[in-house]
Amino acid sequence: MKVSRKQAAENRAAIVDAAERLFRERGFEGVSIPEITKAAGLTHGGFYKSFGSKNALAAEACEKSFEHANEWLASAKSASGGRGGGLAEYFTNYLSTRHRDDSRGGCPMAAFATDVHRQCDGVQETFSLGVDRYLANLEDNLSSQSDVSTPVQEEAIAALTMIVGAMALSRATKGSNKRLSDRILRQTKLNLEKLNCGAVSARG
Amino acid sequence: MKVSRKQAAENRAAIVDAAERLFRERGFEGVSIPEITKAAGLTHGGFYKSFGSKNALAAEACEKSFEHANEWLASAKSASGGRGGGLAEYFTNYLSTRHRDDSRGGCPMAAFATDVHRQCDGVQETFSLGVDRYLANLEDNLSSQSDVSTPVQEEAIAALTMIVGAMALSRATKGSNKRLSDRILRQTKLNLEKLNCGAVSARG
DNA sequence: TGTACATCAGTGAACGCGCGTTCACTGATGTAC
DNA sequence: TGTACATCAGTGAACGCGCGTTCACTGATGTAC
Repeated sequence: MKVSRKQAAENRAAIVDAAERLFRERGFEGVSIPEITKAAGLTHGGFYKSFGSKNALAAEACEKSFEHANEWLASAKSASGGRGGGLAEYFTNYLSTRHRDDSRGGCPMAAFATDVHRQCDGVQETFSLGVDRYLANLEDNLSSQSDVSTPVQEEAIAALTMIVGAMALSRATKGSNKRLSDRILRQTKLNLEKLNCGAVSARG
Repeated sequence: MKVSRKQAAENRAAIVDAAERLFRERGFEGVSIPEITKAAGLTHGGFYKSFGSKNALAAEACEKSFEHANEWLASAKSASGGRGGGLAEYFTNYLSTRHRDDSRGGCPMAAFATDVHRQCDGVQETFSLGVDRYLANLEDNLSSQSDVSTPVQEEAIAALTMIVGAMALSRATKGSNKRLSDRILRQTKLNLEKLNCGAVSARG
């Protein structure tokens, strides 16, 4: 049966929403369209009225994930009135066991990193754009946090590679060596504080 | 037709070898058993004479990948006569575009990190064991490289998370933003040299 | 505002396909004598 | 060492299954009058 235009828009959004969460949890190949539409409260048959293909949905879901990730990071800056503190708290949250154990709502880089280069162009483009924006966001946060002119771009890459690598490895080892999984998160939190020879932690 | 015991052992090894390379290139779900056996010069029908399941092969291939990765890292130590230098060269090779562009023969952590937690127990266990050994290997290399008593375990985790995160992100962005992909590798090389406030780079 | 009807969002059966896995068969191997 | 034959590694057709995608159909929506 037909449905109001408003309802149709809501249904479409619900599919993107469900896809975003399921993809981050199980990967692009690990979730089927029937699963996604069911999670959105619909059947799979109408899917292609709203989306060109599964790949197109994957790209859109990837983009949405990055929007959330960037909002999350940006709020770290405003949370502390624009100067210091917020970023340290952000990293603590990022490297928490809560984030590790709930990839559904977490960082798309830690969820997709090793998957992306096997995906369609749309996903790769969206992902690259997302990383670019996230890095800029990080640099922005770092520069408002240190009053001395620190090499913010270097720090941003260091922080990015560390948190993504740490979260991915922590999730990978969680199942059969939780001690190691926990250690990676705990140590990375300390390593981040020592970034730039302790300049950052000295302010936090 | 039957085949000599020696030939059978070689065929089995060829399957593991092909699987190891194909899995790292396209992920565990991205390669089929017919593809793997064909790459090994066989047909798929005899596969279950040698392996219990695709999962069992995945675990075995994962283990082999880590053996190679650990041999590669261990050779960094012996290459420099057991003291300094070798590790810096190892990191340079690890973070090279050659490694980024050829995941088939590269680091299993950079290839599988975000995939592992969706795989069977066998793969997860093998992966965790591999990370554990790789970390110990890294610590061993780091401690033989610095004469002052540096916090080697912290450095090892920092280096590990950085190189894995950097390689995964560099591969993910390679397709549609090579400038960013290259920058991640280049900057991470520099960030590694600054590890522990330059103590490591001062020796290299 | 009320009515007639074209539109089209959503349904569920069906499509071809490739997957992991099974199995009857083949024929060289390697053992028993 | 030579022969007879049981073994079993490898073959290729076939299995059920779930995938991404298509399509004829339904019936509420929303427009034309």
